[in-house]
Amino acid sequence: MESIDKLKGTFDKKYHEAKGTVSSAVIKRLPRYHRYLGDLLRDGKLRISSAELSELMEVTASQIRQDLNCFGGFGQQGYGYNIRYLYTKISELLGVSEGYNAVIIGAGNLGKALAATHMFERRGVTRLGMFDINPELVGKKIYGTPVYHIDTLPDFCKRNNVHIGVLTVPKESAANITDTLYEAGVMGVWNFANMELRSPSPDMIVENIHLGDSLMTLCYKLKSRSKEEKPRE
Amino acid sequence: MESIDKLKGTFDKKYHEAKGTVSSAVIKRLPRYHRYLGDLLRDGKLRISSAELSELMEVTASQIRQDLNCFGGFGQQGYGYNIRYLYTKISELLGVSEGYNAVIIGAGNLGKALAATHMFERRGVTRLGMFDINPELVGKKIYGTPVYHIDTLPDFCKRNNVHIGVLTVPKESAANITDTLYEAGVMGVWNFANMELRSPSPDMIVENIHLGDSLMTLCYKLKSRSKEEKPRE
DNA sequence: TAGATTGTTAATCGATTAACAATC
DNA sequence: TAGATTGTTAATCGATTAACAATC
Repeated sequence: MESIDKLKGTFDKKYHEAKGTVSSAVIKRLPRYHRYLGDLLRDGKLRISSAELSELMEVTASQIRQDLNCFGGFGQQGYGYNIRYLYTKISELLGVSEGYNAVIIGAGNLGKALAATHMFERRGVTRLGMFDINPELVGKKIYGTPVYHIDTLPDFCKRNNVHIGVLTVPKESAANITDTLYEAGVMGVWNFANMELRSPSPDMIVENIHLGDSLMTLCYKLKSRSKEEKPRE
Repeated sequence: MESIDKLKGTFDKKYHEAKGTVSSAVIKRLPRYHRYLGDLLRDGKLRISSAELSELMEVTASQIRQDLNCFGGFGQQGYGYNIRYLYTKISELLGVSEGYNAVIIGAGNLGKALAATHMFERRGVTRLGMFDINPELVGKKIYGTPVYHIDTLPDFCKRNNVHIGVLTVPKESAANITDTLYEAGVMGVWNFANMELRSPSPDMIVENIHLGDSLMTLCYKLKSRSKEEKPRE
């Protein structure tokens, strides 16, 4: 009986892993590991121990080992982690090799800024096009990305297997466009519209960016900092 | 003896609050409360209970009451919260009325995009200027914000009581500019350079933005989602 | 083999939720 | 007063850290 329980335990764990039910705290840390390992790789470093990485990243070595072990034993006792191997594994976890396609909706300042970066390519995401209502922009290219009319969005998404829609439109149109995207089979939305976008279906993943929140946090910290310094009255 | 302990307890708590040592989990939620309350205010709503707000924000009512009480009793039993009052209080906490001044360093695409928004004004932060090396931009205005040469940055900061530097420069120059800012008395940095900026001093607050991390998280979730749907083999 | 460092379990810490007495 | 809802304490839950046996 005991051995069956043991087996079941193991099974449960593996099942869990396969299902990807990893705590969101861990998931949010993965991109950071990815960045640091990428840098180390570029520096030509071959191996690293959790202790060394812990110093670099200013987190505990324990946390690093715990985090990585949610996905499998990527290290080797007595040696540490092979940087190239670990980087590859984390890249895979993060979907870099899934060949995701993205479109940017809204060719305003922010849309342009995003189009100008290598943010997408660098993470294995292909920018297929930008969409806008402004007829002056349609037909042009912005940093190599063609601009199409927003009316052609649903068709384009269906035909080109678009996975991700990047929303840099005014908040008034965000919800409608999201529905359109969902109906056209797009399953991920990266939302820069200044509002909390809710997913129209549990199938669709919505990632909201709130830059303003970060600015406010900075101000809060600035304020508490100066408060602290005030001489005790 | 017991009563002294009790008093001490109370004192400790108040001291804690005054010092602003509130858990960072709570602090990160403040801007979100601020946004929702702002919307409610605009909608002309006067009062709200934690239960109602909880439904709106999709968090527990318990958490809302717990969070708000880190800063004081903003509500009233049997009534709920006065929206205008609560909004004002949270605004104050977040430093909206501190009159912070900001400069944007780097007048590239992202710098322009930030200059185009009302992100700063809306949060009580004044944009005093932008700085760049490009002589073609110097002297111009971008969405009403004058562009200066980067060499004049330290002087400008000292003379104009600049609190926040927004970094939209290539990552190579980020660390140097941060040191310059610190020496010129700027105590907050909002860093969009694609790297982990470390504060040169515990006095200086650095807020790092990593848009790419958010994109990766989206991809991870997209990937796990499709995995889940695969028929069990 | 001895030394190093992981993978993993157990202990600790902190954050969230539930419950309810205080009070408007 | 009775009803509603907060402020706050206690219980639960989850995440982080510490410790160490497994193993390269």
